[in-house]
Amino acid sequence: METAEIVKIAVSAAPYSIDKPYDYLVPPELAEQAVPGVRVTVPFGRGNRVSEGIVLARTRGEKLPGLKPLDSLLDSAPVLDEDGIALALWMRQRYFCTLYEAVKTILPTGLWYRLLETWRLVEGMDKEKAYQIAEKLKRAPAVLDVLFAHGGSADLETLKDACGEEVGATLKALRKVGVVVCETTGKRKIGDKKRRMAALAVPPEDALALTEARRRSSPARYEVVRLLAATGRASTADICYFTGASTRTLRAMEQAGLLVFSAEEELRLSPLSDIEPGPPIVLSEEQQAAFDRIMALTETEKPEAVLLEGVTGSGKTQVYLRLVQEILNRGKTAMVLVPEIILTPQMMRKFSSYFGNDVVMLHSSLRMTERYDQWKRIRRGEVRVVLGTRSAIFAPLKNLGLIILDEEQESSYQSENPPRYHTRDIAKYLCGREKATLVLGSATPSVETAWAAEQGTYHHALLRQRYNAHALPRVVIADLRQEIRAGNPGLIGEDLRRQLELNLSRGEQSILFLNRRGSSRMLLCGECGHVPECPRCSVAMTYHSANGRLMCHYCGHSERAIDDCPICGGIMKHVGTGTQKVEEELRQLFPETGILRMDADTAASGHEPILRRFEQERVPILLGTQMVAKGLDFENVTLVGVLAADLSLYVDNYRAAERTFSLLTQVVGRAGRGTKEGRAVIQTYTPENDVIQCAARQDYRGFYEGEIRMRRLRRYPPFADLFTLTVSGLEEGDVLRSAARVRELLRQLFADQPDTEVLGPAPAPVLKLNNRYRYRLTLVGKNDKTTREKLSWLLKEFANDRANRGSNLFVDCNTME
DNA sequence: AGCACGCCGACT
DNA sequence: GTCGGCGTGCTC
Repeated sequence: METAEIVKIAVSAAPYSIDKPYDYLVPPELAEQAVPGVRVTVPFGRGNRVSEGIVLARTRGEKLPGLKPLDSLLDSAPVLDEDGIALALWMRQRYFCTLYEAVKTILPTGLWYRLLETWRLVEGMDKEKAYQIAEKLKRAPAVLDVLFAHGGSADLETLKDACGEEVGATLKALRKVGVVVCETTGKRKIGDKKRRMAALAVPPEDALALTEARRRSSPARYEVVRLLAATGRASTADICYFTGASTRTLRAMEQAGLLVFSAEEELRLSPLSDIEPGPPIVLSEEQQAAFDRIMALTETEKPEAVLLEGVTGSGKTQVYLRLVQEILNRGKTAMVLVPEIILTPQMMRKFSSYFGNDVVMLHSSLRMTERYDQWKRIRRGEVRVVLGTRSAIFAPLKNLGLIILDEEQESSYQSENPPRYHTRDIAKYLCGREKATLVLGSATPSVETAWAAEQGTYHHALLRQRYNAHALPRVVIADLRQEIRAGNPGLIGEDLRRQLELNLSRGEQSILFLNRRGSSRMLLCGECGHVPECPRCSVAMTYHSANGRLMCHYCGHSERAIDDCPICGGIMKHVGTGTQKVEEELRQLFPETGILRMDADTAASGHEPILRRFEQERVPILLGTQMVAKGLDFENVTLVGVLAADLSLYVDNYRAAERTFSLLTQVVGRAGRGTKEGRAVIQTYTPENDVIQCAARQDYRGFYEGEIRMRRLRRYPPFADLFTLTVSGLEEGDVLRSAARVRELLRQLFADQPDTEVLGPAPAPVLKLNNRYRYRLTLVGKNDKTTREKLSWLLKEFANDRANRGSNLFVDCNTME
């Protein structure tokens, strides 16, 4: 048996249904560098189209005739180590994605490659001959025209622009008859930045002697040598700057054997701002107890997760800082993850002041170059603390001792594009692997986390006292139904208007919060606040104007929309209000008053300018969506108004109550952060609703007790896992038929598990997205190995069934949205 | 998914 | 006769 060097490759061109390690031969010239973790290009499929891949393993094996050799290497050194590959494998089975998709998710975007096809004329082919052969092929002469216009070679993009999308077929035909060839090269999103360095090629004394003698004719040379004799090595840019020499001079000196050039990597990092080292951290008794508790865990053989539950203002950040300090003292590294909106400058400043150069901030406003260069620093072990948002979880920190997830209930921890990983899951995996401690911090934990803490799956540390010992704001729940009865259909009710007037007269500021998300197409009784719910899912139904029906987006239940309330006979109204409309109403009520608006529309220009104006110019009213609810901390804000608390309560998602409670609690906490007392007005159509009542009291326990009871009853997480199977496609009929087949398969697959339940198909919350119709099924079960394997099989079966051509299927579990 | 091969019908 | 439609099967 003849043997050869063989590598197992995860190929990017392989879709999920055929994703597996593919064997390739290692050509002798690549033998050195084709090691696990290195990305490569390989020929794949019958047409041998070039695809990206990553080496998973290397073996010596039988040289089977079918094996193809590797094309080329994309990396000179591994971009993932063994642990990184193991993580990708774990993500693959957990999120139903291909291995290469997982790899791409783990790597920073700056490291991604784009494959570029360059088409050119075959060597030695002349123009006439090319046209002669091309004449027989349809559209080929036109393609040749374009090729010649570009000097005989052009990349696929250019050709497509000039000749249309179908140019690919013509090019292949031309290749077949030997007129053109194709070369594929990998292009990185960004490159490594190099700086040209110069050093003396001869001993300094000799160089000085040589140049001093000719100082008169070439003074610049002498200056350069003097500089380098003193510094040893310097960048060419610096040398030119300090000596006035030109790059030409330097090149001449190199040729004369005086200088040697070398390339040195340069990191593109934003300069550290001057921040004073923080004073020693003093913890309150309660904070110290939590800190001790968590530190004790880090000592154990198998550290577990701990929920750090602390009301707003209880000083969780102080505990985080101490924990990180202590972990560093023990020679380990730490990760601190924050949701997008929370990463305020305050938090960054605090961490810089305590950890200086040891900490790296990875957030969304970082330039890709800096993000990538920071990644390099982390990988080299130059960094001991990473503070960042969702994707920072993939920072290649070694020797990890601690991961902190702040505000762990936030939905921004889940990726919005596939693979839709949840940062908490990845963190758990990493902590398990590294025997590190996981701290989940929150004022309003997700119900799953609170349940795990209650069951003893997680440890539990509690911070009850508000650090600055401020009283909670005085909260008024205002009944919007009264307003409608009183003939005021607007969104600023009597209570809120009076409070606003009071604040205006006192020169104090107010924040108004409109939770617009999910406000679309819901039906609500203007008299009694009744919202039609699905009889089997306990979620609000969505109004479909196309057929005038109400539908449940979980199970697909549908019923005719009614005009009159079935409870009180009042008139049902459609709800959906934007901030612009509220702004108009405010301007009518308070014509002379400055109003700032902050929402998705104004987000483009950035929030910071708006917030700065609000703080510095003391604009009386700030109106906004989600983003005003979180983390804002202004002395002079004494009033917070929630315009319609129900809007987020009745979205068709089982997390609606949890999200609403969390939002209301946070937004109410915005009032009275300074010395003055804070007030809050929560406007609602359903003042008796438990979630709203609990939020007004800042009563997490009360909310949790009610919610966990409901979850148990309805078999929602944590009592079951909800898998969402989404079928999408261009033709609605095809999608529905495919969805029906999925349902049938699910029924067969889980027939042996009576504890699972299949719901749907139902239209996705946004039925048509990017021209594709989407229907979804829900599987209520347990996210265990068996279930995942069954679903993985189903995904492959679906893709292999020709009846499903044109349709697509993907699976998510316990999604936040 | 993306591609080539092969088997049919509609044409120069 | 040949071009090109789509159905079928495979991807180291």
